[in-house]
Amino acid sequence: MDRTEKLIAAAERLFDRHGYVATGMDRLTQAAGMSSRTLYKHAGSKDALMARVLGARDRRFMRRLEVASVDALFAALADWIRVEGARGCFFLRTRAETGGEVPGIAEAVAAHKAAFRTRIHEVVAADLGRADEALAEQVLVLLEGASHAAVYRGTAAVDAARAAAAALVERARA
Amino acid sequence: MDRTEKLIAAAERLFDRHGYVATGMDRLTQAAGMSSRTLYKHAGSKDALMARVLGARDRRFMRRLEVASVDALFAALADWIRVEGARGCFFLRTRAETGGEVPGIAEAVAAHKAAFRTRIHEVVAADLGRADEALAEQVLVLLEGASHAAVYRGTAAVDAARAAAAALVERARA
DNA sequence: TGCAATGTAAAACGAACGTTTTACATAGTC
DNA sequence: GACTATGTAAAACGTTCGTTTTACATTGCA
Repeated sequence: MDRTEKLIAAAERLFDRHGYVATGMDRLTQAAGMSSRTLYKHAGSKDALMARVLGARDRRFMRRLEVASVDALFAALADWIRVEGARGCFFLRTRAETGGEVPGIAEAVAAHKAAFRTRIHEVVAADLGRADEALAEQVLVLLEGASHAAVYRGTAAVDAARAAAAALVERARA
Repeated sequence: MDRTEKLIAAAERLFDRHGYVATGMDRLTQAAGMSSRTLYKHAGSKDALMARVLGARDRRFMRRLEVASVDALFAALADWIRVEGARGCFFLRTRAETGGEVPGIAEAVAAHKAAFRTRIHEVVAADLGRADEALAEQVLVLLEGASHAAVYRGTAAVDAARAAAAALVERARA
């Protein structure tokens, strides 16, 4: 495992679990097992590190959404939450904490959400055999809702979203 | 307007718009138009102030959800977003920023979400003429999803959630 | 008139922050 | 065997934070 990869993995874990602002650089150096000098040589700054973390998480998350059906989207989310826990969307949380005012971070969040939306439209089209903008938007809302309701409702939120999506897909197919 | 009310209103605005950690006490004193000594006499601490803000927001938000139909829930959310903007659920954001580790804050968030869930179940039962746990959980996910998807999708997210809820209610009624 | 109560303005507190620098160690390369 | 790259450990930088304190003004009531 490369030094930079190790740093980014440790940073993602801490930022995700405790928040961006609440995570100090001393905790990062300790978790990454490197001196602050090395950390800054690799990452440049805390903001730049977070931008890289967002990029890494985007790739990791989007890889999970390479599926062919709407139902598999919710299965993928359930898996993700089972492994990562439910703390709400990391991208939206980060955007909120930085007020949308840190350039690299705001851009990474916007890019992720655009890719997320595109992927959902693709999956809906593949599942249905035709494009359905309205249904895709509903599936997006259900996925976003499941992510956030799971914070206090647990996996029941994902189950409910999954069942709702199944009903809406069935309806669109008829 | 009472001094404390003015303080809480100003604090809610700043915490909501810029985040809890990012909002310093100097900005709060300036926005509330009072000295830091008076602010601390009224609020006790920053954490306690946030707990009070959460209480005030809960009352304000829940008052809007005193409706009789599922569709009216989404109309109320659309109104709220039109006035307040879409930055994601203030309670979940605050909980995330404080890592769920600040007692007064974590409790206020949990209390709000419990009340929120109860209200949704009541409205679903009133609309349907009978209790429907599964539908209520789906409506909750749709409301939560609309709140968060609206951050980057705007009012289209609420429209989509509203249409999805209408379809699910119709289905439950048949 | 005098005494609490309540307020402001501003300095001061110690701690923590992101970041840089100093001083030194360890490898691998010409 | 000196040079360069790359690393650590730790002190130091200047700033900002939440909070407290000092010194003084205003007001309402006995």
